[in-house]
Amino acid sequence: MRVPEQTFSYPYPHPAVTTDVVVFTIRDQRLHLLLIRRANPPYQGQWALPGGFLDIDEDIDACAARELAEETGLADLYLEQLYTFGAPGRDPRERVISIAYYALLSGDRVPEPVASSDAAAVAWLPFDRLPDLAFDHADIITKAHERLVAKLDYSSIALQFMPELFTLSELQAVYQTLLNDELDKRNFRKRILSLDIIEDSGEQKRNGRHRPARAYRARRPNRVEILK
Amino acid sequence: MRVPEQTFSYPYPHPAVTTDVVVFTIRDQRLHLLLIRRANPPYQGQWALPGGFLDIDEDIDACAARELAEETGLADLYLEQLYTFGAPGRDPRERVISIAYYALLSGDRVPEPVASSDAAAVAWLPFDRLPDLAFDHADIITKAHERLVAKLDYSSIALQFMPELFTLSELQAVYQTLLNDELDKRNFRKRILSLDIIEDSGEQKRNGRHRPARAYRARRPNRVEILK
DNA sequence: AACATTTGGTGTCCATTTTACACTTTGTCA
DNA sequence: TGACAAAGTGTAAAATGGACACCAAATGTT
Repeated sequence: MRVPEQTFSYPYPHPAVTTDVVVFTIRDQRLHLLLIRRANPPYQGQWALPGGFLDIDEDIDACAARELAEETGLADLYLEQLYTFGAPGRDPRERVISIAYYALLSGDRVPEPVASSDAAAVAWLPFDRLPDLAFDHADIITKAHERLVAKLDYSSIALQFMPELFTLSELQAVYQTLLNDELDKRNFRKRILSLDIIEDSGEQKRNGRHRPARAYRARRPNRVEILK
Repeated sequence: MRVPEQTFSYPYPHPAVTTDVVVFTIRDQRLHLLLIRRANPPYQGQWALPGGFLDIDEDIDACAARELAEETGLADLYLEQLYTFGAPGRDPRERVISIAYYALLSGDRVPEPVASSDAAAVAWLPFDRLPDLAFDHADIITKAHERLVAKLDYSSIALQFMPELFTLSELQAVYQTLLNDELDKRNFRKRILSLDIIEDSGEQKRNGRHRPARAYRARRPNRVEILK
């Protein structure tokens, strides 16, 4: 807990610095975001991105990870710095510079999130039906989504949405959800397999009441690789 | 001038926030960076990126543009936010978060820069022969260069290096400098002309003691377009 | 005036990549 | 054992990308 016992003074005014994190996952073939309902003013009761103030000796990436863990219980997920937002007036309390991140969570790791001291509620909301959001968080989400979709094309980022073992159909469904478009099954398989980013696990995986499929795994699950 | 007449106090410690700008241009077929020699500690006398502290009511982009203008006299150039650097200890004075930008300047607008109060000297230094730099500015430059080269492939960013009227050979030379590679003249022309980002000006342009070339201009000179 | 020099400007062919497209296989379940 | 549902597979046509060489036009020199 941050307990003020003194004040901190500077010869010039300093802004506050926060991190905010856009967490994406795919649930039931739909893109979802992790949002919190704010427990405190400003924007009390409104939905917002998880995030919070940078500790004075804390690395920026660590701050994003910490705030995410504190407010949502999530850890060990792909986290990438997105952009820094700092329009004067974006926070009514004081000047706040927000270093925005985005994170991806595989479908099998989606917890039912629980409330914390800063968050009256935490929930996964569908990306295409977002409520009004606090601050400029809608802008941050737009930018995160653009980056995510752009990276689909030239990186292995989609694998971050997958569980350890997954089928090609499941991976294709993820691409289709993100691109909001249908892909040809044969062409998709040909392309993905040619990229050398996944390997046959030897296992099979059953999804419905029908023939099971080969299960694949990411060759380098902790890397997001730039392709070609 | 920033003149402290009072102090500014907060219940929690606040970092300082700065912007730093990596300005690229191409001069004599070589990539150059605009650097300043620091007039004051820390790193006094060392080369560094132009930049400085964010005013408390100032937009971040505006801060980058203002610092650039103040320290180097440059204005009206392509400026894009790059990444935010904030490792604890990167500035020995206090915790400093630097929002890095990069900027591109067309070859015909390269001024002989002059010193200012913060900069004992300002100079264009060749990218492939940089001296030791202050702070983590070498890391910032590396990231800016990666971004620039990546954008060559899928955007019209190279046009930001061109004067209003330019020849295809000049444009090709810019690509070759940035990619550090030779390109085939016919294939280059075919590709560029197919992109619909430049148009024939009707003028001619003479560069040496030989046949003049058609002069082209950017169709949308103030836009950096994402291609396909 | 003609010639040497220098860069401007142009097209085709081949290899590779991308796209369109449909049927058989395999396991499940009733 | 038959109905169902998704898994898995190949080919041909089109588009793209890369390699490659010569003539044209202007300058400057003799």
